[in-house]
Formats: sequence, C-alpha cells, structure tokens
Amino acid sequence: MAERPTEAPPNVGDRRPSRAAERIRQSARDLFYREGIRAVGVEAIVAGAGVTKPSLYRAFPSKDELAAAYLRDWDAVFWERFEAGAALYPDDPRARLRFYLEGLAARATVDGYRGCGLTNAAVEYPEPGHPARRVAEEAKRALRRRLTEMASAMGASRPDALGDGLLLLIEGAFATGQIFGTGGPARALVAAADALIDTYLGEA
Amino acid sequence: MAERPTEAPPNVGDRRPSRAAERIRQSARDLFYREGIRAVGVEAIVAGAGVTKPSLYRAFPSKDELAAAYLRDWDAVFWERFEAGAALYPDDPRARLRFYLEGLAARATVDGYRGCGLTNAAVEYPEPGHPARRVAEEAKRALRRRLTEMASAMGASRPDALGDGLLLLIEGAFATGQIFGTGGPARALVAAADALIDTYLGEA
DNA sequence: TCAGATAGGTACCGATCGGTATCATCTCCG
DNA sequence: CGGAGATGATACCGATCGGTACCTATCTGA
Repeated sequence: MAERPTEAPPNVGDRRPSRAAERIRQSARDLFYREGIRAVGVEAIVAGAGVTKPSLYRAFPSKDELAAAYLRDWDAVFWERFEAGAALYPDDPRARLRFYLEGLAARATVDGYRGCGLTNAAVEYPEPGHPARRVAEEAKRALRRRLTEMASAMGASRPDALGDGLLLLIEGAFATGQIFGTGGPARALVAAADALIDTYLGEA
Repeated sequence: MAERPTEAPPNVGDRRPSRAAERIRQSARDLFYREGIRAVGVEAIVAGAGVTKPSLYRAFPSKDELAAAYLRDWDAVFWERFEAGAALYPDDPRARLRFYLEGLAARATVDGYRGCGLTNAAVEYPEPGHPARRVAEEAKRALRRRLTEMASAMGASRPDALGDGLLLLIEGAFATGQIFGTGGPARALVAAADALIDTYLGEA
C-alpha cells in the first residue's frame, strides 16, 4: 500500500503545523484502535500515513510515546462525547449522563465496535510505568472523579458508591461491546444505570 | 532462568500424559495472564517451563492454539469459581451469585489484579476468526446465558435485562480491577448488583 | 532382547520487530 | 539570490519473532 509516496500533497490547504506528524497521528489512531497497539508495527503506521519511518521518529521519540499521544488524542474526543450533553441539559446532571450512556449503548451494540482505546491499552500494557498505561490510568482516574462528582450533583446519598457503580457499567459496556456483536449486553446499559441511580437517590 | 532443564521431574507421581506439555500449559498460563498473550514470546514460555521449543510445537500446533488452550483452561477454573457457591446455597441463586461477586470484588480491588484472561484475550485479538478470540467469545456467550438463567431463577420480571446488567457489572469489575489498584471501583460491585436485582425483582 | 515409536535437545530458518545513519529536497526569510 | 532549518526518502542495523529440520535418549510391547 502507500501507492505514490512523493507528489500530490493529500490536502492542499494544510498550513504550517507539520502535516506529516498529523497524518501519522491519524494513521496511528485508526490502526491502534482497530487492531490494537501491540499488533500494529510502525511500518504499517507510516504506510497508512503515506510517509516513511524517519518522519515518525522525528515527530515522536518512540512507538511507545506515539501510543501515549494516541491515547491523549483519544482522551480528548472521549471528553467531548462525555460532556456533549452539557449544552442540552445545563442544569440536569442525570439527563447529561443519560445522554452519554444512550450514545454509548448505541455504539457498543453494533458489530465492529472496539471498546475504549484507553481501557484496551491498559489491558495490552500491564507494566506499571509504561507511557501508554500512564495516560490510560490518569484518564480513568479523572473519569472516576467526574462520575462521583456527577453523582454528588444528582444528590446521591453515597456519591462514591454510585459513581463507582456507574463506572462499572460503563466499562462493562466497553468490554462486552467488543465481544458480543450486535444486540450485546450494553443494550441494558441505560436501564441498569437508571436503576442504580434511582436506588442511590432513594436512600435516606 | 530455567536453571536445570533436564533432571528432577517436577511431580514424581505423574503418569502417561506427557509432563512437558503440562509444564508448558502452566508456564503459558502464568505468563499469558500476567503480561498478555502478544507480549509473551514462545521462548519465554518454554524457558519458564524448563523445556525447549520443539516440545511446545509437538504438543501444540502454534502459539495461537496454545493461547486457545490457555483460555480453555482459564474458562474451566472460571466456572469452578463461579459455581463455587452452589454447594453452600443449593436453592438460592441470588445468594450463589452474591457469593461469587463478593470473591470477585475482593480479588479485583488489590494491586496486581489482571482481570479476566478471556476478556483480555478478546481485547488483544480483535480479528474475528482467531482461535483465542473464538474461545473467549464462546465462553462469554455461555456466561451471558448463565446469568440470564440465574436472573430467571430469581424471579426477575425481565431476566434478559437483569442478566445483561449483571454482566456489565462483572466485566466492569474485570476492567477497572486492572486499572485502578487497591480500592478501585469494584468495591461497589456487590451493592450495585444488589440494587439492580432488587429493582428487577420489584417490578410488576 | 531388540524394534520402533515417542519425547527431548541443539541449532537454525526467514520474516519482522523498533529504530537510525545518511543524503536529497523543499520552503521560508534576509 | 542565497543559505539555513526543517522535512522526506533510501537503505540499513541488531534483536527477536514464530516455527522447524535433525539427531539422540528413553521407554514400550512383542
């Protein structure tokens, strides 16, 4: 693949910010997510980007750091999706969360879904200090904090417990979504979250 | 490693069934689970088993098939754990499930936990036909069926929905258990499952 | 006792891994 | 125009990957 390496800049309108690095990021993002980080070689990444290896290693110090950059990109779009309901329901944290969960349930119950890039990376890299794992762990800690915060805003009796329960459901959707195809267990996600929230809001 | 390869059969009482193959299975089990399947080379496996590569390839046609065998072993011990409460609570499916969930919550909230080998393998191998993925998918389908069956036995109004919700929680514990260390979200597992079950049992 | 199957070990295979040295080219700015 | 810094391409590195050909030791049953 990578038919004609040299001529024909892919997007003529690109400006300063190093188009090669950006193309590498995008190629890495697609391949890492689709096939897994360990399964993808740098050769495949640069081929997908239409560049060559030295271009990659000038923009990123190593494959591990490229993986970390991919996860930071992933994290950014995750939060975009997660907070997308904020504009629709500015004063209703429960509706906001529900909005995200509905979208997640839809995505996670069709064939080809591959789960959360961050969680997948943590599975692929159990070594504590790995750059990719570091990004994944920090992102998940932030999500946990945010969910507890939202549980608190909902008025839950024990926001920690509700936040953790919701995180279990979300991670369960990530995992089962890529194992079961269409019609997987994530179809029960919203109802389960509702039941959980109702229970924790109903407590004295 | 692999200090003295030849002498001293590991278990003197072993009969016919090829001790080398068994040592390879055990070494593969430890390494695959601890570090991930893709991260472990066959060299490390045979070194851990104190044998050499041809012994591995006489017992297993390929690394992929060895991974599949590892997952079948994993599946067997999983069911052992999952059904361990059957003896204690022969006529109480809810208590039986709770027993398993309590054990899982305990395991998943200590440092070094690595989640479910089957789920991890599905993350590492997204290709539909892969031997390891096949085993993982089939095992998870069986778990889903079993949970729905138990939900039905509990008298749930919609056993499918309850079973799926419980599966989300369990998979969430597998995932978060290996991301957060001690004190992770799985500490809320039992309470969340209770809330879910109560809700689905309380429905008309 | 001896044939033959079977298990184990040594040494090796081509392919691919992540990563780099070196040289050509392009672009912007004085 | 001219030259400097960034960008890209070719070709290559040692290490490791999964997998195998070949020889030896051992244990079995006739």
